[in-house]
Amino acid sequence: MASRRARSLGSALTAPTAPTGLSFAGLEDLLGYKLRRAQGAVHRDYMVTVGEIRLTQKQTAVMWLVQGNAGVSQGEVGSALGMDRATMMALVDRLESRELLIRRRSATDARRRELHVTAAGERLMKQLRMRIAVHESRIKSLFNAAELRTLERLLTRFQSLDGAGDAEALD
Amino acid sequence: MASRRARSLGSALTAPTAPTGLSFAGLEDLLGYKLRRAQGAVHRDYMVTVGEIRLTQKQTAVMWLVQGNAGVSQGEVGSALGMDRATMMALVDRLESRELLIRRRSATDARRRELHVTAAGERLMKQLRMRIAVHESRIKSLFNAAELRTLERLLTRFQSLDGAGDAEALD
DNA sequence: TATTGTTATACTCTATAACTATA
DNA sequence: TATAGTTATAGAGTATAACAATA
Repeated sequence: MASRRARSLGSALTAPTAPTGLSFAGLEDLLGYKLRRAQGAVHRDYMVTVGEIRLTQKQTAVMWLVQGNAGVSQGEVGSALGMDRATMMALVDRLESRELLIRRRSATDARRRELHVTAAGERLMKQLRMRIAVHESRIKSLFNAAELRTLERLLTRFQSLDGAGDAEALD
Repeated sequence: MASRRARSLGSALTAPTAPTGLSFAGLEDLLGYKLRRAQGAVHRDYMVTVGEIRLTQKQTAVMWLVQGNAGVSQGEVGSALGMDRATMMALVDRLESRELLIRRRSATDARRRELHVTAAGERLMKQLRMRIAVHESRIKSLFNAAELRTLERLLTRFQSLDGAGDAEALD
């Protein structure tokens, strides 16, 4: 019921559809709704751009942090991304079953599981980073330099809603 | 592991935690990540503010549109919000089982199901709209008038990623 | 006792595919 | 044939609770 961009990778994404003549009755005036819409559009573009690599934004965030912090514990990554332990478990299970990362028992604290990116994970991340660069330039190209600075500055301000707020969900 | 705001309603939300000393290795420089973080913070605030009313943002969007367009079909709402039919079904099932809206077979096209908000749904939406007003003023108070205008204008621009793009997911 | 990871369970959103009933 | 809704199924994120191993 609508024409849209790159649906060519033929997967999973339902995009907003053509005009419906339906009244939004003020829904579009909510800042929360606008933010959702923006996030939804970006998320779709991300998934299309990532394509057959098939990593969600959240999985990407985990891989990214593990890659940048070899041996980090599940709990550390989880709390940095705002996930509880159970959520993190499920996510790491998936990444481990795809052999993109492994758990290793810590030598100094047997309760901890240190996370490491596998060789396959490194290769995939290398590909993925190129896709992400494409995605990032596309979404950033919607703004000029000054707008982009402003947008990033204003977006960051929402973090104060979280009190201390360290890091947040990528998904 | 962190102090945060209003967790008083005692439910479901994991917030970002305290500093971990973990390297983000550039993750925080991604515009998509910043947008995610912002959306996450707003979503958490939404759920806390909505409290025991227990409607997700997406359920809220559906209720809102049905209220503003009595007799609209499932398909119309779904496409306006970027959900496919199956997703819409599950969502309407939940709302119907809570007796917040009902399906009614269309008199003119027996394939269609017209959606109507029930009296209970109207009452709940009245309460919900007050909560949403609180939530909206809180998140908007993070910005001055000029910033808010700018932010809303820039956020809207992401819609162009969706090509034609009519409406988008509230969740 | 407190912490880390684990498992079990559950709810929501998302999506595909196949099906029914209408048109 | 095409469309609206439906059902079944599945993957993913989220969260709670209870538990084991370790500190």
